[in-house]
Amino acid sequence: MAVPSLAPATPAASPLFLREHEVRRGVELLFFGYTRLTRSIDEGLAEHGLGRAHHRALYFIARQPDLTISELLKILAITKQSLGRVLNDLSARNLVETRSGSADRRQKLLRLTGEGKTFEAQLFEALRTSLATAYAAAGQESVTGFWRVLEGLIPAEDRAMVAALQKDI
Amino acid sequence: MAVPSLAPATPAASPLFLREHEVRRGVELLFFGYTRLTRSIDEGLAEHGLGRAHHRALYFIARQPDLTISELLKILAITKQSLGRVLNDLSARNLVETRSGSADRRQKLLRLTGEGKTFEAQLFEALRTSLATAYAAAGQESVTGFWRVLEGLIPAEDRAMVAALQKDI
DNA sequence: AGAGATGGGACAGCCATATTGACGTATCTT
DNA sequence: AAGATACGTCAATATGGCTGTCCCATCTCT
Repeated sequence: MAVPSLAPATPAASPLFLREHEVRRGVELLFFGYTRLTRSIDEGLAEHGLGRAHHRALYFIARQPDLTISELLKILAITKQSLGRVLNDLSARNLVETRSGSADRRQKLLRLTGEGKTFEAQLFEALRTSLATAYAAAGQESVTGFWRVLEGLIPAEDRAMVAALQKDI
Repeated sequence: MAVPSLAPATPAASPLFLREHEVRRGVELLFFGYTRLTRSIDEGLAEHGLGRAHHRALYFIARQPDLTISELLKILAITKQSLGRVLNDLSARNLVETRSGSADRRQKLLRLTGEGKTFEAQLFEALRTSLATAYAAAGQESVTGFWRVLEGLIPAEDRAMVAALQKDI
């Protein structure tokens, strides 16, 4: 189980998990990694006059077609009003469409239009490039560890929601 | 040092690093992990009438005492005006103080006051709890992988800056 | 059939955080 | 003395959140 020589700047974690230094390191890497990744798609969004909030909605609708409004609200953890504005923008640009639910006609099922799918796929390419590069540099066992730690950061009550996203690949 | 049985929900990464599913999984876990971690300190911040932007400044000043304004600007990657407001708020609450640089008197060296240190430490406890729990559940090798992948997400030109934070532990 | 719960939409108003561009002052470098 | 740099500040603007309230359509339960 040799440490790959690809990432020599990273010494292995010490057995003392609770030391401040290791916690700070995680905080910092998460901050920089997350913010830099999100910035990688800003340009593509700006071309359409959209922001990151729009991308988050697009992303999760792409991931789970026929998602309902309330399911999306749980995922994003924002208010109905905030989401409403975002979805109106996306509908106005013909990126998202809704139908009413067949079982429960009060529900609105969200889907990307063809145009929306194309746009989401284009944004996703930037994410894919960044993450694939990082995965390749870190090595396979590192990716598994990356996932495991992040899962542990998600509160137990939210984990089922995240797992559901990844069920129907 | 067996992988603890705490995280059985995570199968190992496939060797095919570039598959869409694995990229989407990383995107989602990063989103949920990052947003949930940041939310864990909102309450403490709100007690002082501060927001996340204030915490980011506090955090990095705590981490690198005598940081200059321009160094902090590079770390946060926001504009001078945005940072200015944040620092004014922190000074007004007596959490941050400045002295002018000894070598270059144009510079302002940022430091936490005693009060600022106490407050930052209090906020840090919430981060420590979350991350330490996730680290412990994932196991030591996972933590190393978590760091390696995140490092790969940071653009090369920013890596020296991040490494500098972690040099003087 | 009627009552209440639920899914969703919309009003008004507010706040936090970011942006650009221009300009000013003190200080350092050459 | 001239120019570059570090920092501060003006004004205007955008984004993305929030609360509170009220409404309508539809489903569920009695």
